[in-house]
Amino acid sequence: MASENSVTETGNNFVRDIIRADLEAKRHSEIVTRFPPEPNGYLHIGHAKSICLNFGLAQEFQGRCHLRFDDTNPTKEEQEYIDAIERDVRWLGFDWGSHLYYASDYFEQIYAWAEYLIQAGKAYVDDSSIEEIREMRGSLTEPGRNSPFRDRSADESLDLFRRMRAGEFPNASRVLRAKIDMSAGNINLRDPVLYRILHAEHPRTGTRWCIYPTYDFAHGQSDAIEGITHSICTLEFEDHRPLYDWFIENLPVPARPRQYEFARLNLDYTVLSKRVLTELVRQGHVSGWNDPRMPTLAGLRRRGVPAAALRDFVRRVGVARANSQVDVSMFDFSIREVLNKTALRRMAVLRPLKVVIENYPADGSEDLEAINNPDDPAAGTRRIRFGREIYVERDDFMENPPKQFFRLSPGREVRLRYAYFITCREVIKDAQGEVVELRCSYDPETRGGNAPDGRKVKATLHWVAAAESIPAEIRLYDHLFCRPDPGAAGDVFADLNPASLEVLSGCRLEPILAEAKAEEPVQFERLGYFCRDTGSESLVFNRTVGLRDSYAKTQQTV
RNA sequence: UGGGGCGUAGCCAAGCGGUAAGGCAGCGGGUUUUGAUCCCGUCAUCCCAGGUUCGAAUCCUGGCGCCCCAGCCA
Repeated sequence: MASENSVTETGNNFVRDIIRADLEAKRHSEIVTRFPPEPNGYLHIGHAKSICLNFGLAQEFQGRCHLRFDDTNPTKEEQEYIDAIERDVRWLGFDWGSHLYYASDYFEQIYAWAEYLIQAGKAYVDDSSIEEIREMRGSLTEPGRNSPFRDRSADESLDLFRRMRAGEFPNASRVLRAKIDMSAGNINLRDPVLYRILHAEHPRTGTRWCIYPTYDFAHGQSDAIEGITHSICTLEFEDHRPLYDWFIENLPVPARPRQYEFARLNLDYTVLSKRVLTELVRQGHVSGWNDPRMPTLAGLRRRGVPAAALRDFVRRVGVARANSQVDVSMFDFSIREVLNKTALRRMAVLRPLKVVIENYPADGSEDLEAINNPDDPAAGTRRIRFGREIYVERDDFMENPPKQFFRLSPGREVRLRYAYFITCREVIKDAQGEVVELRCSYDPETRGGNAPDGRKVKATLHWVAAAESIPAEIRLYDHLFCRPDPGAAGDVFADLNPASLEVLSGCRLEPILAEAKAEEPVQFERLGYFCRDTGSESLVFNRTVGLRDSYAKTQQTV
């Protein structure tokens, strides 16, 4: 049973089965997971899957989930990213309590373990160059060869390693390697690098260190230090598991964590590669990490996607070991699902077409009552102003309509939502023949939207009063990329959708929208879900997602 | 001619030897002052081929296909 007020729900999956079995077998008294981002970019929807899984599992089994920054590479990591990641995880709805950690907190311990391996004859300092190491590693089909430095004494390695730490050597001049098996089929076992020299300032440890452990030498040990029971990561780390286990088994670590892998999320028309996302920002293809077209949590948030929708989506997608590519319609569904229940309804006209109601009093106007959310009576009602001159959507009028079109056209009667039935009497065009105004009549008997004589209309249009409505800019977003598998043909950037952003100015909104707050979802009736843009001085709205539109669908096939 | 995974409907995904859950999309219909929502209905024999079994998506054998790995990235 999915409870709406719970963010625990992770759905059924194999990791959960494993945890359940472990708990039943009393292998752990408590389960501890962790979300371990590297602070070298912003979190995206793929990370949301991992966050929901890790935090969700911890909540479900009453354990805990740590937020641990995997900050072992100072050349790529920044404080800005650390701050953004914390903000985004919190926004998504999760709380790590006091369990905020950094792999860099463990540098001293990890270093000590490196010396331990050297002394045990299981690690050595290699003076080979990057190229030599690569060359000696062999290939996918050929075994590697031992480094000429592999058999030097533990004492010599220890001395060299201490001098590496002391800063005696330049970058890339030496590394510390584990002594495992250069002929292993699994390349990760061919004497992996444990430490490299990096004279770089670290966002946390400053210049205290000039050697840094690699991911492989830091991750599992960090898990052990924190007492992580289930270290959940993505499939590409599967080959690293034997190495993860090797360190756990060969080091006097305080616990025995286990690594489990699941398939990362892939979404149609979306890129979830940090490298590419960073480039999009750096090259200015988007306005920043929080550009509403970005799949980042910051971008989605600015676009108006609620955290609850992300959680719902992730739950629906599930967790498995098979690579998959999820259809965006599933994400759109989750967004609408949440927004339909929460967004206040408003009226806004994106492309205004003036309508003059000829038989309405010239200086008259009146207030009508409109419902804020038909699915939530508690949301109440509001007054909307009606007058002789209004705006309707240009798309809601056609001079020569096809059979399927039942909105406004010459001679046809339609309903103005919450107002009156109107009938189009005359079409006014400019010199170029473009329709610039409609002259209509209204039926005073239909106030509120119902005809006493019971006659029906086939369409209800949204509208705003010309005089009282306020102007605004509205930004419509489309996929950032124009093919479902960006980059599959070569250059990802060549697949950028040139029409991913459409800016509409001169839109007209009902006045109450002037008070809208960023991130507060509203539904512009018959159009979609929108939210006010963050950071814009003037009135700007972003379209989060459109409403389902079965009419548009029929038009595509005709 | 290396190692590690995966293969159930257009897209996700349950299933763990007993006769194919669920969701998204699609299609058909009903309700409707949003062509929205909501509600009904419809939509697969499980990569292929053998085998074991009373019975197989589930077990065995052999194929085929796809993904990951040769950073001093994570």
